[in-house]
Amino acid sequence: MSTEARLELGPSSLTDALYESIRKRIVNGEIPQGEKLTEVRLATEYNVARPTAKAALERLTALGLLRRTAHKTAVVPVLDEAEIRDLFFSRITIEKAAVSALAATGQVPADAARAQVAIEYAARDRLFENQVEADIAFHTALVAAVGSRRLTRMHELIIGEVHLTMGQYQAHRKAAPTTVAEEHAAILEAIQQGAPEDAADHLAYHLEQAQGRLLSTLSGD
Amino acid sequence: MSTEARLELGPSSLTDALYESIRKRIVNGEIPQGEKLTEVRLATEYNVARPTAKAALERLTALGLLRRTAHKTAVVPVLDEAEIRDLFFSRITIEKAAVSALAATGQVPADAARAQVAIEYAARDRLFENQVEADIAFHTALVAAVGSRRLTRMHELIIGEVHLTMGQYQAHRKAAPTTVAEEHAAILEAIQQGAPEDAADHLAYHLEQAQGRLLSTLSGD
DNA sequence: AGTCGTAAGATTGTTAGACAAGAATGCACG
DNA sequence: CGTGCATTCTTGTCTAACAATCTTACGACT
Repeated sequence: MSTEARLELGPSSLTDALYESIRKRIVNGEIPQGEKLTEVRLATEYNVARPTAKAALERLTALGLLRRTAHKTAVVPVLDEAEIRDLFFSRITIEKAAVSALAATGQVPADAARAQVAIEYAARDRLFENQVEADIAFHTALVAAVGSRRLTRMHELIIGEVHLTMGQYQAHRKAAPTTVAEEHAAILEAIQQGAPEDAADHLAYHLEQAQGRLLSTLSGD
Repeated sequence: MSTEARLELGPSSLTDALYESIRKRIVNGEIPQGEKLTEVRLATEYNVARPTAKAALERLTALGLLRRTAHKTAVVPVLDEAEIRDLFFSRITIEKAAVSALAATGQVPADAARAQVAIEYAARDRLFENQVEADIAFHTALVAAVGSRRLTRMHELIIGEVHLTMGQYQAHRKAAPTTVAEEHAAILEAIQQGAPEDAADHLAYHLEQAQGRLLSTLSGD
């Protein structure tokens, strides 16, 4: 890790930029599971004040990307099997509601279709990190297209940990590249046909497969 | 509002205590919709430093109990009809998943049963505020009993705004006291009988009724 | 008189430095 | 070899201050 990381100041807030920078490094696996992040370390590395680092850490903690209790140093969490099951139970709850609502309208969200294409490109070129990003983008697009601010916020609470886990374990390396794309296509097709039940079923199947891939990476391998 | 409010220091953190105190005042309607809360005002009223007040405001904002954008002062939000519908759509999604899971086990959570009794007492004595608290406790107990940390956290993100809206509009004054209790009882019965579908249906019906009461309070009255 | 722009005030964002309290670590002693 | 205490690290909170942004009101110009 370099002694000073540079922050893009696109967002007007310094805290936002710091939060985003750390977030990316965690979900991409640059900061490994179990790593400790102290306030002063981040503050000196990024050249910001300690309260700023503190604020960023608190936001990340709220999203489950860090674990932190009073007077103790924040660490990148290691999700065990039980937690991964809990994570996917919650994820399936949200995304099922999303695809059902979308199927009720029959409209396939354009962003999801775009992400689907990006997945295929990434899989063809063996760009695993892009593949993870595009997969997250696909599911995020589905939820966002419902237009429910609160459903979207609940999903953000979940998808961060999913991203973290996929990034750390790089589970996509195990999936036949075409498998994920096919499962996604089945979901989109059901949405287009206006079949809420089918869409929900295809989604649940897809996420159970994804969970299985993560768990097998966790135990065996 | 008194010039100085006292904080209970049960939680070891000052920020926690401040957060809890403000949260209660918002959801009980003591601080009305649209009211502005500046950092310095809270800091002087509670006799804490501005950064402490800032941290508490940020937490409340994360839960939807305050609205805040960069460089602007936080205000207690006013939920319009569209937002209340969105709120209940999200709420039904979570709570349906919860009662379905509970029905799969056939175990009626003890806390929910206790809250049910509390509702009856509060209704008998015409203690409207207690009635709201007990109603929130009932639904929270249902979700908590599932034992999913993430489902619980998503529910927290939702129930705060529900509490806020009920507290501000005092919608329970419109409900025949026994109606709510009966609808709750139907949910618990379906859980005990191990009927996930029925439990989900009873829950959806109950929440749609509750939404209707809120919306009618909003428009007419 | 009405409207627009500018200046003053208010509020938040960020920083620095400091002290207290809780947690973790290692060393000395039994 | 294990236990207990002291040191050290880290976080929680505070005070003080300056910069950046937003709001408001006043004044000038049309």
